[in-house]
Amino acid sequence: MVVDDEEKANILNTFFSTVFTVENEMLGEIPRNNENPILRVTNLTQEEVRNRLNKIKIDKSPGPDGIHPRVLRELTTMPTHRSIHWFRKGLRLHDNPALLAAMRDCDELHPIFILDPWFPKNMRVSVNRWRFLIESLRDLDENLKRINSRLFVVRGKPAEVFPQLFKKWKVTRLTFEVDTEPYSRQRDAEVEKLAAEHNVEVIQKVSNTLYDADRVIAENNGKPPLTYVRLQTVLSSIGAPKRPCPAPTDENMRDCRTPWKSSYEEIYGIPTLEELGQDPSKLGPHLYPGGESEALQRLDLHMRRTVWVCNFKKPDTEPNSLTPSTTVLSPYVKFGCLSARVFYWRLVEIYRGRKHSSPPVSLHGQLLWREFYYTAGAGIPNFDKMVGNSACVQVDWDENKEYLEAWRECQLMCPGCLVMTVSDLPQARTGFPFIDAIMTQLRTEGWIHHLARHAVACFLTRGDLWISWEEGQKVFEELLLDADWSLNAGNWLWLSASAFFHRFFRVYSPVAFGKKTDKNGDYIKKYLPILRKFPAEYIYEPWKSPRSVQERASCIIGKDYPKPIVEHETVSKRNIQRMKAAYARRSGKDGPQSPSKKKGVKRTASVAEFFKKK
DNA sequence: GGATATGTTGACGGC
DNA sequence: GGCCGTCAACATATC
Repeated sequence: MVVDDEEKANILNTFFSTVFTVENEMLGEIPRNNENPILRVTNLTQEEVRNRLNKIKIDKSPGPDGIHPRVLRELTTMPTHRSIHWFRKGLRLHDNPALLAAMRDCDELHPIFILDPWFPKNMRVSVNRWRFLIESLRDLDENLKRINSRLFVVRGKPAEVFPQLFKKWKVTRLTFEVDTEPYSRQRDAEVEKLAAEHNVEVIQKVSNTLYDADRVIAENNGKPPLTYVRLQTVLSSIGAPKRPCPAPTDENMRDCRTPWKSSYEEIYGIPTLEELGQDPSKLGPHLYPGGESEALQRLDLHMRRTVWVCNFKKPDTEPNSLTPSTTVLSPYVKFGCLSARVFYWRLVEIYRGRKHSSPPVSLHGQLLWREFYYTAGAGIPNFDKMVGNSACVQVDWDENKEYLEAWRECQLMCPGCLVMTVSDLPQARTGFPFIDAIMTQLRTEGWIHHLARHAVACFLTRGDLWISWEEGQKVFEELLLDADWSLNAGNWLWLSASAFFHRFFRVYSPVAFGKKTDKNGDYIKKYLPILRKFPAEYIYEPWKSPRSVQERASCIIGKDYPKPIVEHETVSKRNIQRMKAAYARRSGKDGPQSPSKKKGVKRTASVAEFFKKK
């Protein structure tokens, strides 16, 4: 729609003289939809109209004939912006409100991604996940090309990079998606300050999660919900998640250009694994290519299975199927290649008019678990640590390097490691085939089923090895393609019965649990070929097999494959008692359930009384 | 403020 | 194969 300035003025005049009674009260009356003449004609959002009107401090009385010349001028003059949209997570064009905000009234757009040295310094990232990131960036660049733009990959610390870019590109506006992780918050606050110093407007939009985590916390009296049911109650008071916004098209870029020169490929190109100091020969099989395009295809593929989607119950899916029994959309959601809101509303469409499963076990339920942990991570200080974490039971975990290595290191002869020689590989392992197979799949493929994560996490912590969940957290952080700070910490807290989940006497058996869905042990044989000749009877407990069976299987336990490092029946019983003691200490003298809490209650009561008396 | 219901997904034995 | 009770007994939310 092309509207010239005169026509624009006429439309606005009509609107103001009939509806608009001056004063800021009228802003609340501006309808949000496209039928609103102000929004339609000016191409501004309600928020932007509000900002502009606030800026000029319009006076109370309308001019002659109900015309407000200053208002008109302010709203019809299209300021031109030079925007940076900063991609961090949210590596996508669809449902990216901050990117759309960057494009509004913009004549020069620089979409950037920053290779921030903080990450490799402070976070372990496997070569598999680097590959996923690179592919996602490459796909993002391709998708930007389609709308006549490009991705600039900038190398350096954000706080040092931005002042240079602001000057170099004469930037007036910076947009990005809200991120609630501790480092992100600190980094973004710093960048916001720098932007202010350079007169750069900052626009932040919530689009990583279904809901604004800070709002959820506020609605729950300033505390993140500690149970799923509580979260659901709070969310139902807020209402359904916002609908996703459409991907920008070349129409959005009509009056806007991205200045790209061929020489920029050198400076701002997509990095290679080598540039990132990664060894491509260590890559596992290429099962889950990164990127928005792949994410949307994968979503389509799974959402076509209407019956499967409607019947989906997470606990009924198999941790040890030979191909994933769930969608494996998690890496795509983690990097923001797929919008959680798009996923959510797609499910709404499929569920409509059909009988379907419900949270917490349904696919909607899975997205809500993500909200649960994001909210907890946003609202609980030291969420990824035991000490200083108010939600976390303080447990006297052991330090046991030998056990930890046995759990975390790669099994010999794993499919992704066949090129390596025995001496290249750490030789430690737990001796429980189910546990070792899962850890092998994790290390080589970068994804394991949620219940498989339960099995190995319980084994490392409260079940068998009595090693701190923080150690497991580090290993998952490195190896999982979908490693997401809040979800990783939250799930480790859960599995170790340190927070959210407290029935610590329910322990996963490293033998029995896998048998339920894979009697023959095909999963074990796939990831631990050394055990492939064992009969089903002994595949979960090869150490119990007679010598003759081991010889026939060409695998002597204790020589070719280790004996179990612990006796599960013994240590799990002992560990339950240790957990019991840790919980007793918590409710005894130094936990939140203790006298200090009682004091808090009293204090609240006295404050209430104080106000009553007044 | 004490009692009660509930909590995504345990293992095991018996029917 | 599915359902049930037992094992031993946790925290949180709600009334």
